[in-house]
Amino acid sequence: MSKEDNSESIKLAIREAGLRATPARIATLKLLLGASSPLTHAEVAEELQSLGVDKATVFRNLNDMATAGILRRTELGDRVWRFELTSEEHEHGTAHPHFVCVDCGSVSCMEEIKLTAGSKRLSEKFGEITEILLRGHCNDCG
Amino acid sequence: MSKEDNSESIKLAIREAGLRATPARIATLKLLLGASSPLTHAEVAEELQSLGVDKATVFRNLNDMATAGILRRTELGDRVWRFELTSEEHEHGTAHPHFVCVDCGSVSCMEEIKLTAGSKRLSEKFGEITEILLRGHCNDCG
DNA sequence: ATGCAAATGCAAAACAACTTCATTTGAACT
DNA sequence: AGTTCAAATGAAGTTGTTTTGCATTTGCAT
Repeated sequence: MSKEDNSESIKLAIREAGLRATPARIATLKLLLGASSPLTHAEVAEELQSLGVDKATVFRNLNDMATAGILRRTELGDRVWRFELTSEEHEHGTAHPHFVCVDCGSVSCMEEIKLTAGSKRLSEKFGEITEILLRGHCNDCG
Repeated sequence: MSKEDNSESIKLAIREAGLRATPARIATLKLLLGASSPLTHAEVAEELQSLGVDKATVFRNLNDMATAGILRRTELGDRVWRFELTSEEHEHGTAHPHFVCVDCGSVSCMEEIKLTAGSKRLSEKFGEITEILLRGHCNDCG
């Protein structure tokens, strides 16, 4: 897959969401495509400032694309929004779980997590779960 | 149990944590003792300002007591810290799970939540889980 | 009772997130 | 290809929560 193809499909995705395919948005999506875990606004902004993109623009684009459904915006416990591509899971409206290290703050994307039947029943007393967040000590931090 | 007894045991708990039993801290713990879900800094500060306690003091006390282990400090997805008593669960270092409604923001404390064996194994690849947070639509919000 | 580190009040700063407004630009139209 | 106009941008400023600096006060061990 050539770089140009990539850009074209990204542009398409942005336009399909009802937004304009601007350089800042394309660069944002390319960055998130190559990321293995959700990125913060600050991380995206730092990366894009070399392209002369203002951080307010990064903010608006991340939020707008999240509202449009291209990105998911989550808050993982450190008072900072993180953004990631929604990809296939968007269709059924649930996000994949994340593991956040309480020591180093690293964020990992997880495969599906299932609750035991009893816990599932218990959770249904509260409502319909759309997202699971696990916190703990990651293996690197011991 | 008389009010005085309550105050005395609270004072004891604060001193055992290596902190001074000041009026602001005692009032904070009493408030949290009567709360059914974690309180935000703002909620505690508003309650204590009638006693002439500065909000910076409330902040420091909440954070200090959390560091000392009397309180647990968590962030449930709305960029606001919440505090609750650690109580018995403190001994084994794990917090009870919370359910947070993504619509109305209400926070519920849950009983223990268990993962299926497979999911548990999967989670151990990342680290040792100490806290589970579930987000979704609560029954009141449909 | 006394001394001193700990805690407090007040103000001001830090920080992420968000807004406002004048200017520029993507892309839909001739 | 040029025109048009709402959408997007940059720059600066605002909000709201959390944190910090410093002078003063206070809990509590002695």
